[in-house]
Amino acid sequence: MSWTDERIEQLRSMWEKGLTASQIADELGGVSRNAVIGKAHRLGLKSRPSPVKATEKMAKPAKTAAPTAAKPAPAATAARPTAPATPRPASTVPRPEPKPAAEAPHIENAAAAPTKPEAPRIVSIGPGGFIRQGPGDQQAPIPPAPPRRLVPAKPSPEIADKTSLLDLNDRICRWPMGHPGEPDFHFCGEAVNPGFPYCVEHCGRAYQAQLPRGTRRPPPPPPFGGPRVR
DNA sequence: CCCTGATTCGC
DNA sequence: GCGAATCAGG
Repeated sequence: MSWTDERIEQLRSMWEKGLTASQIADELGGVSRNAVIGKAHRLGLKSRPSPVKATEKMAKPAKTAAPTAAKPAPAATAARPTAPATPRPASTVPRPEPKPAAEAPHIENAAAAPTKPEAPRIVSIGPGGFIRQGPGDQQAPIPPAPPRRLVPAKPSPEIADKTSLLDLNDRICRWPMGHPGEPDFHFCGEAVNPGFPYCVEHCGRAYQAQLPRGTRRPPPPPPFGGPRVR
């Protein structure tokens, strides 16, 4: 399996949705968890709570080691991106900044500031790797519309009458739209490409995995062009 | 042990 | 660029 544009897009989407590398891997199929992680990194998208990468803070040898004169550069420089390079006239004036940030602004939580209710999201992962949401768990405030644009140009069926499992028959495309378990999961429903379970559009997707070179083509030559890449 | 993601490194 | 091997935390 290679990383086609499509697979990469799926990877991106899932990764951002917070699915684990394993889940992404076996949903994409044909790749290992490591492959997914490796690809994700190469794509630039990374991070996300990793169990092992929390190593960013090192308690200095604060023990007996008295940093009397050893380290002239505390973490002061990086702390202030806003402050440009202040043309500090070479002087003996020590910078007036060392603020022990150990300031804990204890607020009176006496019913004063209920700023963040912060409902604890509870999400479970279904067998297919999809995220299962509770009925009252809709996240309305989250604006980013799902970048999922799987439907190319279907003029007719919007979200209105989706093709459900029960609507499937020999003549309509069975290509799944979305993932099982999601509220909007349905099937393509277009007229099939004769002899195939999918419409022409999706045959292009379903069969683009090429046969090993040298293998002769099956009798029914694909009515669609070559592998399509949108 | 299982899981996780990060990194390395030969291909 | 790819991904198995390895590492390392939970």
